[in-house]
Amino acid sequence: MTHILVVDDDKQLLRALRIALTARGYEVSLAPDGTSGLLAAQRGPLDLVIVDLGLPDLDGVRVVEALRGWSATPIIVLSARLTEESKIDALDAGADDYVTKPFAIGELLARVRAALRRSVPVEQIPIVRTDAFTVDLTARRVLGADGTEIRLTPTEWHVLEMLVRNPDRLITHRQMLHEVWGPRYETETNYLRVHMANLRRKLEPEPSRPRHLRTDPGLGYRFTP
Amino acid sequence: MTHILVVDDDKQLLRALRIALTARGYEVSLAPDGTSGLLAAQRGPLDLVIVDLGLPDLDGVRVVEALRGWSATPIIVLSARLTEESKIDALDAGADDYVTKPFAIGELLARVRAALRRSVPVEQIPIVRTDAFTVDLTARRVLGADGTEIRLTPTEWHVLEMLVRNPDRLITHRQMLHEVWGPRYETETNYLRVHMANLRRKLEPEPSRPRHLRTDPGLGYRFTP
DNA sequence: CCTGATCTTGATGACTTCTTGACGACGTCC
DNA sequence: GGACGTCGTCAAGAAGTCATCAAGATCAGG
Repeated sequence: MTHILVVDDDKQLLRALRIALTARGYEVSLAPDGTSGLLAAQRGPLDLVIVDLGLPDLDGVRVVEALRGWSATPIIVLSARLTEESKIDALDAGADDYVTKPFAIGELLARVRAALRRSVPVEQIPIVRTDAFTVDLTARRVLGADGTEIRLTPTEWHVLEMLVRNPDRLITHRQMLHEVWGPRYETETNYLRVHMANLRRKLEPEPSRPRHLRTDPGLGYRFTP
Repeated sequence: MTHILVVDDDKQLLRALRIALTARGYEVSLAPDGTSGLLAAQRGPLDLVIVDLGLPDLDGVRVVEALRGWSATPIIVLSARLTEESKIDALDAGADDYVTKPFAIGELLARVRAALRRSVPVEQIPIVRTDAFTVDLTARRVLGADGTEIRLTPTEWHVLEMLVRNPDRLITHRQMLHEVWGPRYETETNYLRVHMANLRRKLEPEPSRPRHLRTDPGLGYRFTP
């Protein structure tokens, strides 16, 4: 579910936003000041952050800057300040949007949708991680746990890609042979054995005890992140 | 240079924006109505579009929708309308931001910077450096480690550009042949071998042991900075 | 029309990847 | 407990791909 963090010291507004956002199907976290907001942001991945500029401990601009230090999550800034400078400062610090209080809740929700829509291309990069390796499907690259590149042959990549695109789902011998080698090779399960062995040798910490590239005896193979 | 299209029927505002944006180093195109705005957008690649909602021919929201049909260029909407619905409509149609008239020019500029910053990851990689050579994509130039210019042929440049614009990403033979030579040459992998060899001879310290222009056997080539 | 640069084309050897067959380990079913 | 089938492993030969070179074809500019 889409996860939104709201940082604001106005209890009443916080409650109103929680209700409005939850009603739209967002998962909402709340933080009453900048420090706890940053802590909450570090705890888990967020899809959007809404920050008030007037916080009791930190200036909201500081919060935006801190967040931008390590995260690309979209940020919407709220503020009662009317001066132009504060808007500019916040946007230049890395905020994605700026809403002046008082605002209509419907407008804020529209801006939330716009910000989330924009961030989709960034978020949805197909990268699959396990504790042993990372598969970047767009770059066609596999990195080991230590970040070194692991080189795969064309067939190995094709097999791995098919498994990784269907996490936790069983891929039958037939399906895989059909997709990778073609319709006429659906009985050549030998091929699978050899190439799966090679993949495991390159990717699994203990190739003989595979934890991510698993075998379903008699049926096929399965990737578990 | 960053190219911005402004669509508005208010001549005075148009002039003010042109001056303000040009002064900031942006390249500015102007269009007085929606139709000519869309035409201008189709003519060449844009980095940002600013649209007024109140246009003489089309509603600004229609313009936004039309643009979004084929382009991901960031869009900022201007409007004198105060109703909440119009903002929501515009943002949901695909606009990235919404500014109410009258606005301070400084705020608009900040929002322009914010919108451009967001779109950066897609567009902007003007200069790429490695320890052996530097590629300036805008100037179409390559410099060696000692700063001397390295001359590339048109095809060499086209190939190198495609690789450098996608660092660490695999470019398949097919993709490269399609883009550089055209759809009918997708099987002529010989071409690639010859031109990659030439590029390596010019760019790599040890052409036979390439470190930046790498080959993924059976798949394609890859640039690693 | 000539000249120099650039691109295409073909041939070669080195290398990588794939296929193929054999063998033992494991689990299941009778 | 033994026979059977499936799986993982290994190694060697076959097939394919790549880098490199050089010569012919093509193109642009003078």
